[in-house]
Amino acid sequence: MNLKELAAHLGLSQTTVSRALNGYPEVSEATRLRVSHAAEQHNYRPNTRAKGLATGRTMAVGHVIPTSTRHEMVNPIFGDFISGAGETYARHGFDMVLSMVEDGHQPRVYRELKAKGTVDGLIVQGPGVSDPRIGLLRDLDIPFVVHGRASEETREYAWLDVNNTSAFASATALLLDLGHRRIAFLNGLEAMDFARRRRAGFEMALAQRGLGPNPRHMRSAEMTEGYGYASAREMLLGADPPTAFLVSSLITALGVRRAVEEFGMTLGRDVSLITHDDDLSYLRNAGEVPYFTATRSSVREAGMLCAQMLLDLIHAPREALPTRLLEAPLVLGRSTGPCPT
Amino acid sequence: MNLKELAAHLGLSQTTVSRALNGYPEVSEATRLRVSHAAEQHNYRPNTRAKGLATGRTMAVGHVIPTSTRHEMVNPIFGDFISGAGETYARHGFDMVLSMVEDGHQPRVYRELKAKGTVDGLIVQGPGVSDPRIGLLRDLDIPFVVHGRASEETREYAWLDVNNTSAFASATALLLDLGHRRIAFLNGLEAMDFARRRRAGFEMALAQRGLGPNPRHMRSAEMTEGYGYASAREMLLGADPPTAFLVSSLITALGVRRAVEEFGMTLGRDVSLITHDDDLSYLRNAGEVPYFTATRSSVREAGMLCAQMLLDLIHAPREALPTRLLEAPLVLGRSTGPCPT
DNA sequence: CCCGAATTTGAAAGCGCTTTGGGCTTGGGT
DNA sequence: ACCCAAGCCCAAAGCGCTTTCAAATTCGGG
Repeated sequence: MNLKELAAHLGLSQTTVSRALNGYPEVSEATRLRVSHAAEQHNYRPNTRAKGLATGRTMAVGHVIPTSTRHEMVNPIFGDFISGAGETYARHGFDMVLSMVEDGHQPRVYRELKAKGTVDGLIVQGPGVSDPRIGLLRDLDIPFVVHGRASEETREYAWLDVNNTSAFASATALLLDLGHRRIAFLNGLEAMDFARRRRAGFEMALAQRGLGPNPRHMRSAEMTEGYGYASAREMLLGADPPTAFLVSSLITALGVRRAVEEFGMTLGRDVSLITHDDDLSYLRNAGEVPYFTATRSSVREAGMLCAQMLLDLIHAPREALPTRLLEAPLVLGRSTGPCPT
Repeated sequence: MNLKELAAHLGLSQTTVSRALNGYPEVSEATRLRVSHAAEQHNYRPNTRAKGLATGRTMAVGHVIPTSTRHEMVNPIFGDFISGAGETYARHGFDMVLSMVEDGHQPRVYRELKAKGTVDGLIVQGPGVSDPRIGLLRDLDIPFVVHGRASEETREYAWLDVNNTSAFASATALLLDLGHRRIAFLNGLEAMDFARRRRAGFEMALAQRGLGPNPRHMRSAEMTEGYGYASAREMLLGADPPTAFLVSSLITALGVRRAVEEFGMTLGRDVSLITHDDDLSYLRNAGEVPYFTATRSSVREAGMLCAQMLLDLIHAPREALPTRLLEAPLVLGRSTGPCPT
C-alpha cells in the first residue's frame, strides 16, 4: 500500500493524505481522523527512500566500526554501546546503519557515506590520540559526535568522554593509601586516546607522592583476558613482584585474577587489583560489595548519551559544539586491601 | 555532485552517464572511459535513496536485535556475529541496518521494515523453540536467514546452526569417560532453541550409559559470569557436589572457575569443566593447550556465513531454502581430568 | 552511392514521497 | 447583497536515479 493507493482509496489527493499524516494544520480534523484511521487499518508506512529523497533527510545515522584484520578483534565495548545508542535512535524513529571497515579504509568509507547520502550523522568510536577522522568529518560538513576525545586534535568537535585521567588518578591514590608501592599498570593500546589519559592519571597520582612508575611493570596492549594472565604471571614471577595491579578492562582483570589464583594467592589479601569497569551487561561486577574494586562508567549509557547528542546536532546544527565529560566513580569491591608487609 | 551535474559537465545525457557507470553494453568504450574517469575525479557516488527508489532495491539488510528491558542484557555473541556479517556485507556493497527492539515489539518492527522498504532481507537472531518471527517473515515474503533453528517451526526456512546436540553429547561422553558421574549442567535460557538442544545432547549421552540427570544439578539462566559463580558455589557446598561442570558459555565458565578456585580447588584436577566456546575475539580460549576444554564454534564465522546465505537468497530467490549445520569440535584444554576418587 | 542494420546517444516517464502555489467553499463583516 | 479572509483541498513539480522508447549516427554490402 502506497500513498497513491491510499489516497485513491479515500477519494482524496496525495497532498491531503500526506499532510494529514504529517500533522500539517491545513487539513480539517475530520479528514485527518479519517485518513489516519485508514492508514492504520491498511498498515500504511511511507517508503523511507522516497520520503528521504523528497525531504533530503535520511532518518538514519551511521556507526563506522573499525576492524583490524591483524587480530580480528571486536571491541567488547561495542555491543553495549550500540545497544544504548540504538535504543535512543529507535525512540526517535531513526535507523542505525553500521559499517565494518578495515582500519585503513575509514576515510574512503566516510566520504562514501557522505556522497551516497546514506546518513544524517555519524558517531566516531575509539579515537586515537591524533585522529584524522575528525578533521575529515569536519571538512565533509556532516554532523558527528566522538565517543572519547583525540588529545592532539585542535579544532572543535562534539564529544562525550569519561574522565579517564581523574578516574585512574584516584584509583592509584587509593592503592597508595593502602600502602602499595609496587603497582603494575596494565593499560590498553596507548595509541588510543583513553589509554593515554589513563596513563597520565596513573603517573600523576604517583608523582604527587614523589614516586615514579616502574617501566617493567607497565604494559600496553589490546585488552584481552590472555594479556592480563600472561602479564600478571610474568610480573609475579619476576623480581620485585607488584603488590597491586591497576587494569584497564574487566576482561583483562579476569586474566590477572586467573594468574593470581594460580599462584595460590588471594585477590584483596595478597594482591590488590583495581580495574576499569565499563559495566557491560554480560559481565557485571555488581552486588552490594562487587568483586572487583573498580572505576565504573556505563558504556551503554554513554551510547545513549552520544546518540542523543547526535540527534540534537542533526535537528539543530549549532556553532558551539556540545561536549560532555562523565565521571567514573570508584566503587569499592573485594579485590583491594592493605599492602601485605 | 549528482548525476545531472556530472552529465552536464561531460556534455552528455544522464542516460548515457548512468549506463556508462553501470556497465551497460550500449555505450562506446571511449565515452565509458571518459565518464568513469570524470566520476572518479569528482568523487561521484550515486545517491543511495534515489537509486533505491528507481530500482526497487535497497542494498541494505537488517538485523533486529532483541533487547529485553528486564535485564538490559546484550548478548555477548552480538559483537562478533555482527562483525562477521558486516564484513561480508561490506564486500558486496550492502549496508547493514540495526534495530534494537524490545522483546515484545518485534512483529511490529518487522512489519514496518517491510512496509517502509528499508531492507532487502533480514537476519533473525536467537530463535526460541517456537518462534513467531519465522512465520511472520514468511508471510511478509521477505528473504531472511535464521541464525539457529526453531524446533517447533514446521514450515521451511533458511537457517544456519551449530550442531548443539552432538557437541554437548560428545562433551558429556568425554566427562563420563573420565569417570565423572555427578555432572552439573549450567545451561542458557531454555526458551532458546540452542539451549534446548544442548540439554537434549546432555541427556542423550547420559541415557546412553543408562544414567539420568540430577535435577538439582541442572540450571537454566542467562549466561552471565555471576550465574556461573553463584550456581557452582551453591552446588559445591551442597550435598553430593558435582565433580564436573558442563557449561553453555565461556563467560559463565569464568564464573564457575572463580567459585572453584575460591574453594581452593583446581580446575582439571579437583573439578572438571567443559564449556561451549563461541570463539569470541575478546575472550580467546586459545593456545596450543587452551585453558578450557570446550566445544568450539566461531560465531564470527557464523555471521559471515549467514550473511552470505542471505545475499545469495536476495540475488536469486529459490524454492529450496538453504540450510547449514556446523559441527562444534571438542578441543581439549586443561580444565578436564579424571574424576578424583 | 544508397539502404538497412548495427551502434550510440537522448528525451522523458516513473519510482513514492513532500511541498509550492493556487482554487474552491464558507462565513462573517459592512 | 457583496467582499475578503479563512479553511480545505488539489494539481503538479521536484528529489536523483534507472529504463523504455525513439532518434541520430555510423558502417558494410550490394
